[in-house]
Amino acid sequence: MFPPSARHSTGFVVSPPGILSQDVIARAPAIEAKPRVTLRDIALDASVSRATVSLVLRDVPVVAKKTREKVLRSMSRLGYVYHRGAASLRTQRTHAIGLIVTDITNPFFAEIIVAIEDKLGSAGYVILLGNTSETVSKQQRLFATMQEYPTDGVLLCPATDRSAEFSVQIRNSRLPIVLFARSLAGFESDYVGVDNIYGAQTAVDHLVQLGHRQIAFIGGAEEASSRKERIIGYENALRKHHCRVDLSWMLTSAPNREGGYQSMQHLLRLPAPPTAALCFNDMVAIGAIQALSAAGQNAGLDFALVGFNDVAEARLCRPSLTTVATTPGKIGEMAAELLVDRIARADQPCRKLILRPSLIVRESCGRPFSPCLPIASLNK
Amino acid sequence: MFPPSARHSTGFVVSPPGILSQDVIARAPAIEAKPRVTLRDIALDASVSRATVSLVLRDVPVVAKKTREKVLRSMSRLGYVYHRGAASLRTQRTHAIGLIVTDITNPFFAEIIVAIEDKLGSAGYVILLGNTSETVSKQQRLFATMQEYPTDGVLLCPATDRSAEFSVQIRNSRLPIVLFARSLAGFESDYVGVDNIYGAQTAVDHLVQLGHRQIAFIGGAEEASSRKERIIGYENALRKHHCRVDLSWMLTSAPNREGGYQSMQHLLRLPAPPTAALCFNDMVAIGAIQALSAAGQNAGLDFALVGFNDVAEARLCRPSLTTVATTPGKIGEMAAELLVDRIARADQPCRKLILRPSLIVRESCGRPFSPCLPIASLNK
DNA sequence: TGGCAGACTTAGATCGATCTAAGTTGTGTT
DNA sequence: AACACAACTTAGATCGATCTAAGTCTGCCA
Repeated sequence: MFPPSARHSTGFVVSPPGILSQDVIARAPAIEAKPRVTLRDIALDASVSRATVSLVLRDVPVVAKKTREKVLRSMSRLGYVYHRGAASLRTQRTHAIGLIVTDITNPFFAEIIVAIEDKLGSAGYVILLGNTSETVSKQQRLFATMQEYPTDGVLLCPATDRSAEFSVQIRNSRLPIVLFARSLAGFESDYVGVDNIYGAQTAVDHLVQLGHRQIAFIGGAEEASSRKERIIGYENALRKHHCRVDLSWMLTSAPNREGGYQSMQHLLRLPAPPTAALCFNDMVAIGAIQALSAAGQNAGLDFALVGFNDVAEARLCRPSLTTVATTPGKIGEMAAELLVDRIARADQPCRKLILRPSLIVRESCGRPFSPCLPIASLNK
Repeated sequence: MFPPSARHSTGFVVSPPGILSQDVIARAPAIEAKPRVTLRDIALDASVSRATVSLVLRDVPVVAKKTREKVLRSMSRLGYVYHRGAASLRTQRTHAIGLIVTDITNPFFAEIIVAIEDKLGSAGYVILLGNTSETVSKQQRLFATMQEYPTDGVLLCPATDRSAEFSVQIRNSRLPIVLFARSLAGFESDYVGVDNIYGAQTAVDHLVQLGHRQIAFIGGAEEASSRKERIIGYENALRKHHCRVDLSWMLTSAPNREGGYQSMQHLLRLPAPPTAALCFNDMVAIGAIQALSAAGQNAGLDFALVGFNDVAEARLCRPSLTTVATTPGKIGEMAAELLVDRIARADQPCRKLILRPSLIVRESCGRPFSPCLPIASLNK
């Protein structure tokens, strides 16, 4: 188990916790539920037709300059606010994009979300956010909502790499969909991901070079495609180096700190534990560091750990993490781009972008920490 | 400045970075742009009126059981998908909520977002997410979008505590608005926040008890209400303990790691630097730890640091952070609740919820690290 | 004086649901 | 047989925009 009382485990509380104070301000906010100003109101005010106002609104150049100005004056005088929803009904475009991730609190996804929000925001889209917490049922519910809404398209990181039911659901939806970070078996679509096999191989190569022969793989949900690919790369590398491939050293878990903590605990209880581990992601690795520390061991000295993604914390935890960098911002940006293209042209062929990750060596495998060394001189 | 090349600064790259591979799959996705199935289609198929279908859809109990079943059969046969957008136009309720935060990558906000998504999702709402990056112009743009959409209400953490222009904008919008974490001068609304004054006082009390007399306050944007309140608590406590109150020890910065790094660097360059600092938030504190470490000093030994919020990293960084815990999940949950109430009844008085934070003592002020001590025995 | 092109403008249908007010049944009562 | 009433059902207006196809107006030229 994770240490008791997850949030406050390794500290003690000095002042009494969470007392709630509540002020109720007597004064209610002003309530004049003025009805909305619509095109009809503007039209009446400017003595033109609704159609003309609509033309002005959309900057269609056929409107005479004088009319245009008259309408604009009316709009600002009456305080007109465009109603996208009404327009969407007619145009069949909502300019809303669904974004479904598995865990917002994972900085890997947080960075992806920021990149997507930036890119899509400046393209005039708005983001409907959903968090699945890695559960397929919530994923189905969220997708259904986004389909009903409706959104113009969905960016999705699937919780599982195969689900016949869900595949049928999204295929039938006929919504433009771009998958990212993880793929979905039997569903052909645009995709942005990482060369996980290569990344995992590189990590294992590094561990072997440092002398490790007993190397575990810890964390991540079994059904995540990214994990499967990383396992392949991991096993490939182990075989290449004639290391032991042991199923009991490949542990699944929640892809977060808690999962890493539990997995590491499990490894340490084995009769003959491994000496190193490749972790599904950085959060798992950070959990593993904690478990080692709770067991009186030190990551980097007694046990070597490699993470995945290179989130900001990887640089900041102690020991800092050697990790496979996957540039989440780039993933988000490219995914957004693919979706915008797909929406523009539904019939174009699917594109799959695979970004190549790179290993960042820090402290967690025992290499001495050397912040000031010039990077170039250390590259091989 | 932050260390060069923010992402890869303290490690070195072993494999060549980010090569892009791209596959273009020749096979295009099936393109049968079937027109949407609407109530009219169902009505025709089941030989009833559109009105009846609508009644079935909304589970209005007046419909005869037989009719109801006939309609439901037609719906599933034709693969009907509800169109919220169309319904919204008529009902004037979109069941979409705008959520505007200043920085998604700050775990404090990530945790708030998750809590809000949970709470609102189960209440049948969908979330439109916006990230302001602490800029007022983006905040204005986002708010305008959410107003146009339109959303049923907005949850907002304002980038600045006063902006006449923005206040007018949101007041005129007549949208239900709940502020959280930071308030906005001259704008009366529901609010969920933290007793920042109390929190900062507690933190300074703690530092003074440990023997510190020269205490700085670092990080955060000058205009954030939360920072202003923390500064008040900080100054109050300094005066109470007859410590020096020095404006040059109150530094503003971006409320993130980089801001903390820069601020700490600045402090260390002063002729007579302070010996401790209260940080605007945990991210700033973590940046400060890095700056100390880059200067060859150790947080907790050479310099005492207190953070704010108690995000997950606070427990995990080295040294782990003594910090003022503000329960972000609770803030999000309460904010969501207030907004739902406000939407239900626009005329009720405004409520302001102030959560009381609590100090969590860990390593960053020099107290020895003791993970296994029972919490109860150490409370005062 | 009539015709015609070019420059605008607009009536009315439309998107897909909801909602009101009125309509149609069928049953039981007198 | 007439009537009240409950139990359903429905036509048509409506929400606020867009879009099509047809209109008006002006000026110019034959």
